Amino acid sequence: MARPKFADRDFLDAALAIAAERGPLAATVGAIAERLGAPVGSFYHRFPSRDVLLGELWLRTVLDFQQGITAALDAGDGLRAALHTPQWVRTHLDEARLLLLYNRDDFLQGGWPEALRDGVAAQTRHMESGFSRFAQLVFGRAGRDEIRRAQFLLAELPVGAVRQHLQRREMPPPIVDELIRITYDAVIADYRARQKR
Amino acid sequence: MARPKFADRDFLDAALAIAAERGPLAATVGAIAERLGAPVGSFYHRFPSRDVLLGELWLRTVLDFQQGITAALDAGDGLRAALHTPQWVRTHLDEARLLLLYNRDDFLQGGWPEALRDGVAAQTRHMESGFSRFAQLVFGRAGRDEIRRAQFLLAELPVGAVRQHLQRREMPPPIVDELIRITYDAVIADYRARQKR
DNA sequence: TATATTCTAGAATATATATTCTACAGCGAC
DNA sequence: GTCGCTGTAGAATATATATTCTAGAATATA
Repeated sequence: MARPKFADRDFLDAALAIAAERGPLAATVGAIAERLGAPVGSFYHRFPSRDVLLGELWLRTVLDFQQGITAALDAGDGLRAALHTPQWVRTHLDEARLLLLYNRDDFLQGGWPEALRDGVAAQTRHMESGFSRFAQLVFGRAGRDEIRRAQFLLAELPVGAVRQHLQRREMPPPIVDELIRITYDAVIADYRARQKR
Repeated sequence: MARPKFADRDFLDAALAIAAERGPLAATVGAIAERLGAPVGSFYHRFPSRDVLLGELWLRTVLDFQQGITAALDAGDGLRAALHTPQWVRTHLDEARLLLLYNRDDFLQGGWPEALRDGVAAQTRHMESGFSRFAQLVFGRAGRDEIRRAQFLLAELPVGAVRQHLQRREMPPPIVDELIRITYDAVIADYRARQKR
């Protein structure tokens, strides 16, 4: 062995900080290395390419994010799952900017590196199963319509409500949770009313 | 005079097509010129820089988009204003991808070119006044809370509900309008109920 | 201690892209 | 018809960035 001055983690963190500050495009290999005081050689000693680094960063972030939603679903608490987004954003501003302000593939130069394909596919499946579970939980059924509503309540709504605050790098105010709650109740009530007819 | 083979418009359209297809990053000067069969010299004969072209493209698109919302507000129809987004998206898939899938400054290399600053500022003001007008219209008041709700109903909600379809390059299905309607009614009803207390 | 291994270090290279430059062609004004 | 303007045409240039390469240092293990 030799004397590692930097860990994989350090590069990921540096990249996160830069991406959160100036966008994923600014997270160049040079910028990352410079921020860390490391030579680019050390970067390439750990990561085969910039895309792999950014891909890993995205994966690690999304997994952390989803954990809270999964936990809420495990506990059978749909509303908590929907409110997890503003909660998580408040404690993970940088990560949230990376995850919620940019499209999944937008920071990859090329496509997803082979090495990460499986991880991304697993993540996608996990997310989809989350929607199904949510639909089953609050609607008692997971058909096309129920899943579409689940996507709305669990993802589109909370992310939408939080975006403008992320853009301004500020913590989402309580009104955000309030709006999510109101909408959550309304969509479920509407579904049930529709069932009766 | 000479014989213009290309118009400003042609470059803007070519850039739009490329950006909608492969993202704004792919809209390089080379790619735009190639798609048009024009030499890059002609590009720079018309636009001082790539940023100016992309900025103008964004402005022209957002103005077109906002027009419908403004019209609905003029007619005193708040719901129509909220539903304008899915409507417009259906008839302007490419433009919508450009406008709603990326952040305003994300395709500009540098900041906004001096020449466009005023236009962007005016656009921002116009958007803010739209929120105020909406708040006044449906809440009868345009305080902090009312404006925040207006932003939610007019922008975050519709854009959020439409995003996944844009990503898949497909037209938003009717359920999208349905979800917007449900939420619209619920948020307004909640506001009124809160007033009573 | 000798040696292989793991890293640091940063220069060299390749490539993509924006931007500039030079040459020339059509067309109206004179 | 010639001059000058507006554009076309595309080669040349500059720069940013990813990636590779060469050198050498530190440590574990034999």
